[in-house]
Amino acid sequence: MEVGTVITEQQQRAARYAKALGHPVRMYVIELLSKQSCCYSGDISDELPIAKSTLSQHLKELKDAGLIQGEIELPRIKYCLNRENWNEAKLLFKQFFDV
Amino acid sequence: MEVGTVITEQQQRAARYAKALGHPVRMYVIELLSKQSCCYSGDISDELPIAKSTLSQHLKELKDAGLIQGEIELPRIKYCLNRENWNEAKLLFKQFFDV
DNA sequence: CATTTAATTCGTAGATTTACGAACAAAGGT
DNA sequence: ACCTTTGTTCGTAAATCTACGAATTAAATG
Repeated sequence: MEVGTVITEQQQRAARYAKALGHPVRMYVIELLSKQSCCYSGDISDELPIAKSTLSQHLKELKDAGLIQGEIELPRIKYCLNRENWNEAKLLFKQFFDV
Repeated sequence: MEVGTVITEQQQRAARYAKALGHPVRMYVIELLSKQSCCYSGDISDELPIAKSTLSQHLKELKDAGLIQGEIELPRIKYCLNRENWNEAKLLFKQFFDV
């Protein structure tokens, strides 16, 4: 029996988003991006006491989960929420908590 | 500089809940419990194709995160949502997504 | 063409997660 | 007393996560 036959696609997607949000730094980044539309890696790096490379990894995780996207704006990279997926996450969590 | 001086208490708590929800099995369990008030470990074990010990670990994580609580009802254990923390999580995520 | 800037990728180490089966615990039934 | 039922805990292995500094990339600038 496959796990995927019992656990719905929605549950799996919600879990994927939850996992991406499951670290204080990533929660901070997403909340920042949901307030102001975009920001640069350096802006975050200035605020948080972690190595740039560590931040980069967290950003990559958020990107892999589909919650953010980066746009090259040399010499920097502008990060924004991926609105489409953000809305999906929002909906999934709304349904999840309201059931 | 401490991470805790930049990242709010709320963000850290939200991240903690998100992390607990960041696995399909745990998402499934919580959704089950939010629909029907309580259930037994065996009920879940019958549905999901994972070892009982694995399920037990997931339940422990949810318990440690404060999302569920177990009540002994021998020979079984009745698991229910921890309503207080569930409501907190609900609120945190609501605020998080609505910002 | 070398330098500077901004950020990623690489290499690595330690911690945590996920999973399983075997062993164990606790109470009720035989 | 022993067996059954229901779950947990233990031991273990593989995978993933978190973090850092060093090395690298890529384009603009001097």
